[in-house]
Amino acid sequence: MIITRGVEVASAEGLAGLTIGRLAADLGISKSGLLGHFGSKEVLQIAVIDAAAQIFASEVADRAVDTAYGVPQLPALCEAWISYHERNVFPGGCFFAAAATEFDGRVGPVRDALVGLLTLWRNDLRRQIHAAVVAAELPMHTDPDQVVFELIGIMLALNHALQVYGDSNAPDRARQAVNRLLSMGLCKGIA
Amino acid sequence: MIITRGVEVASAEGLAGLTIGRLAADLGISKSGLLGHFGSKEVLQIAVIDAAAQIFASEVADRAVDTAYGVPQLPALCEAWISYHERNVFPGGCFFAAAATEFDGRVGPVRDALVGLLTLWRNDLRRQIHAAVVAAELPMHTDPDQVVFELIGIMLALNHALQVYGDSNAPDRARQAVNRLLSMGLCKGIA
DNA sequence: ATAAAGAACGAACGATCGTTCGTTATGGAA
DNA sequence: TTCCATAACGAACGATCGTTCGTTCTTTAT
Repeated sequence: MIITRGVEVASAEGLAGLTIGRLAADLGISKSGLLGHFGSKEVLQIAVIDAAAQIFASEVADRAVDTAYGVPQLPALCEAWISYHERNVFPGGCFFAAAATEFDGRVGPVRDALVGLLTLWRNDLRRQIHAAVVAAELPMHTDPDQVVFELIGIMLALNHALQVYGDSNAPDRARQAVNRLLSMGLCKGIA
Repeated sequence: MIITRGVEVASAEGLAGLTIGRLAADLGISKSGLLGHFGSKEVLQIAVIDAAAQIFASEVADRAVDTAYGVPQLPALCEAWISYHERNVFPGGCFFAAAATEFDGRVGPVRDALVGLLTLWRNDLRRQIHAAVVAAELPMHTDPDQVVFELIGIMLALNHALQVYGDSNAPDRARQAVNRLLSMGLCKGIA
């Protein structure tokens, strides 16, 4: 319950805005009682990050593996990813986009945990892209890392447009960008 | 001098990490003496944001207007924008990428100032893209807002890759993505 | 030279931060 | 029922936050 509320607060106000006192007041318990479960704020932050990762996995990755066997997963994965933003799974926008920006200039276990999870997701993506290349759904000699780079950019742009401008057209713009990225078979390959 | 140092600190540790005491200690002056110039932290934050905007303008926009007359500015603008990330103009990565993420969930004059500046830049971009369409350097019926969306995504991805992973290949990945985005004349248009 | 104006200062304010301590209540195992 | 680990608590800690106040010092103008 503490972690659930922590994920909400952290996604809306940042992992730094997740203060012990604020969280305890929200839940109607004492600061010391809350901290007793974790020992330090850092441990709490990491627990919140791990919980957010589970939510992300169930709301994005798990949605794409439901596709029928043999159907390419990459488009489904992208659509799930876009839909994850559209559905406002986290009240303050993508938890990891915000957390990565907040902690990219720091050092310590919190940043390490964050980077570790981001790397896992990156690897998932690259694997999917590689599989798409093998299945000839993407041009041969496609550089998976380049596609990963551009996909992340599309999703960051989507999150940015939604959170800063409240642009309800942004999801469709993201779909269009993904379409263009994934259906380049008719154009030249992307090195 | 206060603002100069403030921009550095804010870009490295966020606009919230820009505390009066910290800034005063860095400069060897007193908190009250520092605050006397602004009146409140909010005013200081906005002053810092405006200063960052000036730096951004001189390091990105002004670099592209130097191109000879008649030469399309859009590619030069994109290259200047990528180079701005590559040169680490701000010690903590793109000031506005960080600030926008930090303040997108809040309300008040600081967020308003930020959104205002971002909108100015967006409009600049859209105007350049529109000009490129008129000059037939982009396919007719190109939607400028779609190109703006994707360009912002590329730059956010670049910033992300540099700050989170220290990926020195990221600038070239961004160049590749921009190339693909701006040289779609041979493929189908982008709606 | 003198008066007015503004900058910088030290000190203190209440608030909140993360954390520690000792105590009280609770609930399952013996 | 007794015992013990654990959960929750209130209180307090030192630190730092943004801000205010009154005083000193350095200008600038008269």
